[in-house]
Amino acid sequence: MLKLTKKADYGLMALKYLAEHPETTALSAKEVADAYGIPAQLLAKILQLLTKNGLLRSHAGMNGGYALARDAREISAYEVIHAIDGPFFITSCTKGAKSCELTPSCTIKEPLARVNDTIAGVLKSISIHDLAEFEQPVGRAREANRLVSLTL
Amino acid sequence: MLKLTKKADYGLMALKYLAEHPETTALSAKEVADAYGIPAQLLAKILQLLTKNGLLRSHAGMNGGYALARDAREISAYEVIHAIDGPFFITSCTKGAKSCELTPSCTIKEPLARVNDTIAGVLKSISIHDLAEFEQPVGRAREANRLVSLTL
DNA sequence: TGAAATCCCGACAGAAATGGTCGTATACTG
DNA sequence: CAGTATACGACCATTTCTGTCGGGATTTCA
Ligand code: FES
Ligand code: FES
Repeated sequence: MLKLTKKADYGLMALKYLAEHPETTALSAKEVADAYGIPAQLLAKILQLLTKNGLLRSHAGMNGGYALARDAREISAYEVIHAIDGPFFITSCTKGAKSCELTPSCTIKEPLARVNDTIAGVLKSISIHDLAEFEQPVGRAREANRLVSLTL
Repeated sequence: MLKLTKKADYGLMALKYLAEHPETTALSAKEVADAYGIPAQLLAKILQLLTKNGLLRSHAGMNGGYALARDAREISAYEVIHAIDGPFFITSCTKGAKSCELTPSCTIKEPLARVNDTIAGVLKSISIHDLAEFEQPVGRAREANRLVSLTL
C-alpha cells in the first residue's frame, strides 16, 4: 500500500537525530532509541544495517556509538530506505532477474517502472539534512522547491 | 517497502484491459482474469471494489460484466490504488485522526507528508489511458513529459 | 418460468511480510 | 580485567496479504 516500513521510519528518525547532534562524536543506539521511545534492540539492528551500507560509522566500546559517515546533505532518504528495506519496486513483480510468471501477459509493468523511477528520484532528492532542518525553531523556513520529471 | 499490492496491480491490469477493448460493451471478470492468468475470484472481488468506488459500471446476467465508468483518460492510477488499498500514507503512522503514540517525538512525519503528496501527485497524473497507450504496436510513442513539484 | 450467466458479499484459511526479542560473540576503553 | 557497546543470527508473535468457498441476488434468454 505504498508505505514505509517502521524500520525505515525509525532509520530516518535516527539519522535525523544524529544530524541534529553534530557536536557529539557518537551516539549509542540506546541513546537514540530512548530519545524517541522506540525499541532499542530493533534500532540497533537498523543502525547496523545502515553501517554495513556505509551510511554510518560505528565504534564499539565505551563512548562508542554511531555517527554519520558523510555530511547530512550527502545522505538521501532513498539510500536509507534502500539500505533498510532493500531495493524497492512499485510493481509487485520485481522485474529484476527473475520476473514473475505473468511477465509476458502483464503489460503494466513497463509504464509503472517509470513511475517507480520518478518516486525514487523524489526520494533521492531528499537528504537527511533536509529533514533535520525542516523545523527550525525560529529560523526562516527556507523552502526548497524541486521539480521532478516523469517521462511516460 | 513502498510497493503496490498485487490486488492493485491486478486492478490496474484489468482496467487497462478494459480500456483496450472499448468495442465490447462489457467484459466479465472471468474473461479478464483468463486473459492474464490471474485468479478469477480474486479479480472479481477487486472489480467489485472498483465498481463500488465508481470507477467501473457492472451489469449482471448473460453478456454482462464490467465496463469503465468514464473515459480512460479520466481515471487515474491514484484512484485505482486508493479504491483497492484504501488511503495510503508513506509514513507508517497514518497521521489522520489518531496518530501513533510517537507522534510528539517523531519529527519526521511532517516532511515525509510532503513526499507523500508528491508521490500521490505523480500517481494522479497517470491515467489508465496512459497505461493502455504505452505500447503502441507501431504508433509513434509520443512520450508525455510531466513535471511534478516537491516543496519541502 | 426456468436455466444459465454473472455480479455481490462476507467469512475464512494459508502464506508471507513485518516487528520485535534473545543469546552470544566480538571489539574497544580505561 | 570489567564494563560498555556493536555485530549477528535465530527465533517467535502479530499483522497484512492472497486466494478460496459458499450462498444469494440480477439479468438474459429460450
Ligand atoms: S504482475 Fe508480474 S509482470 Fe506484472
Ligand atoms: S512513527 Fe508515529 S509519528 Fe512517526
